[in-house]
Amino acid sequence: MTEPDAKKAAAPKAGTASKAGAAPKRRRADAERNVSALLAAAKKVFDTSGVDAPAKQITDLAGLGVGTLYRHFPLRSDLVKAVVQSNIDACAAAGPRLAAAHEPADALAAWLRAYTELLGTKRGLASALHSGDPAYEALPGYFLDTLTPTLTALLDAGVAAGTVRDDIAAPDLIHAIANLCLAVPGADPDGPYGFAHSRRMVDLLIDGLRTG
Amino acid sequence: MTEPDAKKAAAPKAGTASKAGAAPKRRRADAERNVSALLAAAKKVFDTSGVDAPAKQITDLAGLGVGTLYRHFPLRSDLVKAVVQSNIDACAAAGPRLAAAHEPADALAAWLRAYTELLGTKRGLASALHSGDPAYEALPGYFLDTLTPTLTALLDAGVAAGTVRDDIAAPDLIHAIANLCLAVPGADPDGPYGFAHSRRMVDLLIDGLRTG
DNA sequence: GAGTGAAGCGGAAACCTTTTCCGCTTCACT
DNA sequence: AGTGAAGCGGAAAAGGTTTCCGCTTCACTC
Repeated sequence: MTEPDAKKAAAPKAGTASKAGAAPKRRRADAERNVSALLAAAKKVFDTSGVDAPAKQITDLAGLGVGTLYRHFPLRSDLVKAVVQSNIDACAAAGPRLAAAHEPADALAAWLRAYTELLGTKRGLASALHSGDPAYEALPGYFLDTLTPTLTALLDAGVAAGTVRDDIAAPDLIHAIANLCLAVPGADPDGPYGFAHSRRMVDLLIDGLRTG
Repeated sequence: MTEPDAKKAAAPKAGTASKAGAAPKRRRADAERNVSALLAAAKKVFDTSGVDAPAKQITDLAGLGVGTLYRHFPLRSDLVKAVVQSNIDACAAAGPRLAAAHEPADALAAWLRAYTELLGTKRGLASALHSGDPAYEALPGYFLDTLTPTLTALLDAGVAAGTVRDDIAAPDLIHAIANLCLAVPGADPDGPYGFAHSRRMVDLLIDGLRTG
């Protein structure tokens, strides 16, 4: 959901297209397919080879030419941004699903762990965020804007059920966990300050969230 | 070149300078001078143009050829590493100087602020640490190893003078401040979660360190 | 001082990626 | 089928890093 595509463009004829705001420009079906393929390939390649993997690797995996990549993502950072946003979106989407499947407090815990996992496993993506590149400046905001509603819903459900304390705000939690996962940069992921450590701290935090 | 040979070689022969059975390899004076020039130039260029600045910019500023750069720093990451270490060393060296010039508690506060400044201003360097590149894996350890003794001395002096609480360990403080300075990646440095915010949090922490 | 072996230097060239460009293909709509 | 534009592939340009090697300069000896 990172594309400005208005699914099912409502204006089939709309002769007066050149009107205020959004352009009713339709995208060709193959182009849309290619963008998805590129995004999927990039996600896979970033996971296995890091965010600095050559573009060629991605286009090869997607079975497309480099030109196609750069048509849809003019700057390399655009691709990274799209992948990050897609990850965030997926994380946000998991909220309602978990809420439907578990007790409120459990759903909350599960979601926070998923969020932790996202931050902890996409090391390359996280580092891109920290690169200082102006291209990524908007991402933290997107992060917060997208996840806050989801987390707020989970928290509220827990509070309503009386199993989650009511004095914690979603953005604070999002920040706190992000900080915990960033703890020590180059540390061994399984070492004293690595990802395992972060996970433990988050579990602690989750326990603290429950009432009783 | 173009440098006035200010000094003459000191050690004629018999490498008595060798320590711990290391190889008595002598380095040519001009080479040593060039390494310093390169390091100074890199520091300046990294500050103004970021860690991704082209190598040419650095060698031009140093008045040397690219070949010379790559002779001394075979990988780009070697240069970054060297600059970071040099920054850390400078920070550590400031400890005794501050201790001699101020009351123990004030010296401690001043040093912690300098440390904060180091973390907060060298954005590019910090991001390099977070890049996940294996080349930088050893740096956090160097960080801790180099700064811990300095900070421990400052803390101890304060404790001895009775003006600093005695239940805080140096490494914990180093970690805590590092975390505070990393708060939110792409945020505006002067915004709600930017560097100014980090500085405020650190000041709070410093106040908490004093007794009474 | 000159002589000499080797460390060190400069910068062109090789090598890689990213980004641009453009002729050809494919789609969407008649 | 016909048509015009969106979209595609991949070669080439642009830009950066790393290697290579002939020449220079140093350190040290006689």
